[in-house]
Amino acid sequence: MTKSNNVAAFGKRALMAAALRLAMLRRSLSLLGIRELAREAGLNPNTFYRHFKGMDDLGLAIIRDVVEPLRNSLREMRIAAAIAGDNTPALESLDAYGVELARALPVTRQTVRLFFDFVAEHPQAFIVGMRELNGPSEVLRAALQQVMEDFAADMAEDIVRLNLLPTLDRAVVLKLSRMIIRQMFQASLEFLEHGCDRAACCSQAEAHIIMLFVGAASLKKKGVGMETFGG
Amino acid sequence: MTKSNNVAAFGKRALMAAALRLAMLRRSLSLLGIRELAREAGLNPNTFYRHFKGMDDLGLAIIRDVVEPLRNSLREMRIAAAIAGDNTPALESLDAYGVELARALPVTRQTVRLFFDFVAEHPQAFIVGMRELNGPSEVLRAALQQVMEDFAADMAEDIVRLNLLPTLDRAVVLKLSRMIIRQMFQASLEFLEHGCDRAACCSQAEAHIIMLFVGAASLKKKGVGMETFGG
DNA sequence: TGTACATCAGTGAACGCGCGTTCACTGATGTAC
DNA sequence: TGTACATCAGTGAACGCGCGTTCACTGATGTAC
Repeated sequence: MTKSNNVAAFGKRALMAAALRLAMLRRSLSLLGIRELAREAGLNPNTFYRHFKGMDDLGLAIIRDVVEPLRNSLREMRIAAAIAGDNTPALESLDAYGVELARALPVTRQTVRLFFDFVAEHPQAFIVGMRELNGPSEVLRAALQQVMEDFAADMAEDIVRLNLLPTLDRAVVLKLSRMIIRQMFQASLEFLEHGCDRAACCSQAEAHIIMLFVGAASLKKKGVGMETFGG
Repeated sequence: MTKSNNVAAFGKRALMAAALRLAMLRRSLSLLGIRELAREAGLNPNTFYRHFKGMDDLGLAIIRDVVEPLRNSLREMRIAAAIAGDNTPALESLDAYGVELARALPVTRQTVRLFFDFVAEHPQAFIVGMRELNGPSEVLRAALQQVMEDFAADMAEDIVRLNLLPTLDRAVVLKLSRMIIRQMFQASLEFLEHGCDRAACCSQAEAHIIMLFVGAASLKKKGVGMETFGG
């Protein structure tokens, strides 16, 4: 940062973009060669080392690049939803199963749509990230799992704050959130890879989430909570 | 098969075993070299070509090797469950949500336990297979997806035959089964990789399944079936 | 404003290495007659 | 029961190639004084 701060390093950007492009074709960052990458970026192989310590370093740079704006978008949306939520009468719409369905439905829908919007805007980063989740680099796996854990924590906080599942305690909500986040990421991947219908994918994801909400609340009401199942 | 049929090809076995061993460490079949593989198996690099056309071929051989006995085990268990099921009074235990909980619970539990048993017996094949699900080989991806689809179809058939979700039609049950199968595979992977508590993993998987059952049935009863959500 | 120096992003040549694959060969086992 | 032949699983040497990485260098930009 000794140079001017607002001029992005050209070569670095070029390498990251080339990595995404190639990883789409070769299906993994770890399958890329440094020479191959430089070739794609139109640079000398050696230039890679000017910007990155190695492939993991490049992967982390890409993750940082994509995750930050997504998390911010979701956070803004959540704040907006919270404000809107404050105007609806609390607990009045609590249904027979212990779910605030009247509020859970639109919030779920909105979250899923926003998520799919974002995914559709960054298809390459998303696909590559999902593949790297089980990839060979321990560093990238850890980083990506942390990303998912962060999203799950955000979601759990929202559910509690908006009081969507008033009968379930925080720990159970967190577990549910993890399941849901994983499912949303997986659904997004399928949406992008199979190029299937956007609306259908969203709807199925929403259905999945609502089923988990209702199922968890129902079981709780019957006294068959998640504690019974251990974990 | 011109030679004796009961003497398994020694080198072929050795290469498949070596591939599993190495893929555990390197995290992907596709990251293995042929020379590396032969070295691990104590064979000449060239011998690989006596048995396999390429890496995909070897991968398919491993998949065939593992999937067949698992599917047979599950089929046997399902038959046993069906016979046992015939002795329980049909529809008598249908609960308020439209789930035959009294039968769905034990069947779910048994299925999950059996699955985890099998997974624990073939940890390497399982882990490698899950990783290859998003791997670079189109051939292996297709094969593994077909495996999961087969399992889902089996499960859907069982649910219908045992009449566990009497209010849901076949198409919805199939979708549910796909979600559940994916979730069981994912849970198995986490169980194996993180070496976390067996009983806790099983219980969480069971809870997940039951929640989806109850959630789907409840929504159906309220007239908010999956059709409403599209897909 | 000039000047000297440091840093930074980039180049190009060179290294040694392990790789996939091929070729020609071997010995053991199975098959036909 | 022999004998001739085919097949099969394995060996070992050799090929050419692309790879990761290092070294020494360049020119542009920023910084200190």
